[in-house]
Amino acid sequence: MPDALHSLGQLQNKSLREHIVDVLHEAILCGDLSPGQPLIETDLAAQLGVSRAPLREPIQILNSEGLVETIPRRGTRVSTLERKDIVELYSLRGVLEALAIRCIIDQSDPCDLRRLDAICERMSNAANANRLRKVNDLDHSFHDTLIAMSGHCLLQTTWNLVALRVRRVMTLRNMRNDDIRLVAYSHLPILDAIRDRDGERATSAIEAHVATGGDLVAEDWEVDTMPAPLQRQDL
Amino acid sequence: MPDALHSLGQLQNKSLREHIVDVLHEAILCGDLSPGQPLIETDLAAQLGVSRAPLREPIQILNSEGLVETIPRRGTRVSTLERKDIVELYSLRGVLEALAIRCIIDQSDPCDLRRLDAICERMSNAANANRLRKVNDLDHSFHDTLIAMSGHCLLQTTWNLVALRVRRVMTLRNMRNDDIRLVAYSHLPILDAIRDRDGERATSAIEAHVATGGDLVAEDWEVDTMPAPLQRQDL
DNA sequence: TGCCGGCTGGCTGTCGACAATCGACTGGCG
DNA sequence: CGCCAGTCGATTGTCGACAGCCAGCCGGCA
Repeated sequence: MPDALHSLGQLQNKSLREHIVDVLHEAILCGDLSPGQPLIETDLAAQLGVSRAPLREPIQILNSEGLVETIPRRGTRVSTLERKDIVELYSLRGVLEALAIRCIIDQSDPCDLRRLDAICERMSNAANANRLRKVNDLDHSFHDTLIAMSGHCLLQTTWNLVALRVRRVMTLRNMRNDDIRLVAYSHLPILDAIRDRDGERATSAIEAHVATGGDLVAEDWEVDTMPAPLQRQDL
Repeated sequence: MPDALHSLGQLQNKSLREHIVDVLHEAILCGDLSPGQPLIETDLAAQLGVSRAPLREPIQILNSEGLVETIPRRGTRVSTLERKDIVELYSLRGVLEALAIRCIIDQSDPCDLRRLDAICERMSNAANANRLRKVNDLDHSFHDTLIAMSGHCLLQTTWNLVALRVRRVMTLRNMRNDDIRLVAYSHLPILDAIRDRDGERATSAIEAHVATGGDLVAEDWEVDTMPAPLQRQDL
């Protein structure tokens, strides 16, 4: 039974702490925990069926990641997202991906691009079929793969933090349907530039791509972000 | 007595947890905790005079920061630094600072540059006086100020992680004395380009500056990094 | 009626203790 | 003599409980 073995292996490598981090990530990214909502350790521990001790460390991690904000002796709450945060997020994301592309061009053997090609093709198909969710997932895959292919460990670490926020933004704001074909097709110039090993063009392409996405997201952000009158509903 | 008030204010805002983070940062950055050295919670707690609970959370934070590496159920040790890490660190640093400069050029009122001017001048003086430590401190100030002036909060957060590693690298490898004038003077072209609002030139200047620094540091890195045969000396 | 002080409930910060797990040592067997 | 299994010490993972702090509420006073 390979399934049991697999889950066992996960349990071995993943401590309860990491498991809780994943659960909290999921809760925040899915919107189960909405921005501004307080995280009461006692309640959360009860809901997760664990003690407060293994819960406090994940909260610290989420704090480092910027997903929650902790005020000493006052408590923790899910961080809010202003328009400024969106703009900053996408500008940083742009330079990180540009760095990744430069790394890829400098080092890679060309055959690697097949993975990106495949993702792009599937994304185009999904866009034509108007499958929004699928396009989003493949979009994330594309950019994750791009970073991974750079072989730049520190960049990968930094990206993980950024990607977390990007996913959160994408969840909080549902992309408009008429954008998705544009989004899907706008990956192709990037790929072409990488294939030609044209660093200049690839950098411009990725930064334009990310900037466009950022603008689309930031466009009418304030509509979604509620003043958050300290709602106290449970998880 | 303003001193007492000040320290009181610090005690209010800084929980024991944050205090411990600072202590551990200092210990790792100063080299009191050397790369590869294990962090035994029990011992560390005894030495700091606290319980293990408020110690475990800071360790998680340092783990997120990449200063230590934790293996579940195996323990935590101070992370090592390979040459590859140096190269990656400085390449990432380059694009972050380039982004900061672009932000500054896009938004700033010109008078801001006085702070950087002042730092540069003091750095040149210190270099002429051959005061290595002073030059290093001012060097860090220059780049920290650059980032802060960008007004880019997320960039600031990301930079803090990078700067932490940079400081650690600088501590582990003592800069050669004959380099410091070069280092001091190489900030001036960056400043000039910002003054001229020439984004292209400023970006090139900062990336060249950082790359040079990275090359100097990485040059003979392996000499310093010991194989670390699991030395067990106490803190 | 408005402001100031004490009080109280809830939450976080911290602690000591127990349980689970891993690595290393030791002894026995082929 | 080399390899494997069992055991033991050390260290981490987890828990429940207590203390301290903060915010908000309530009562008294000008």
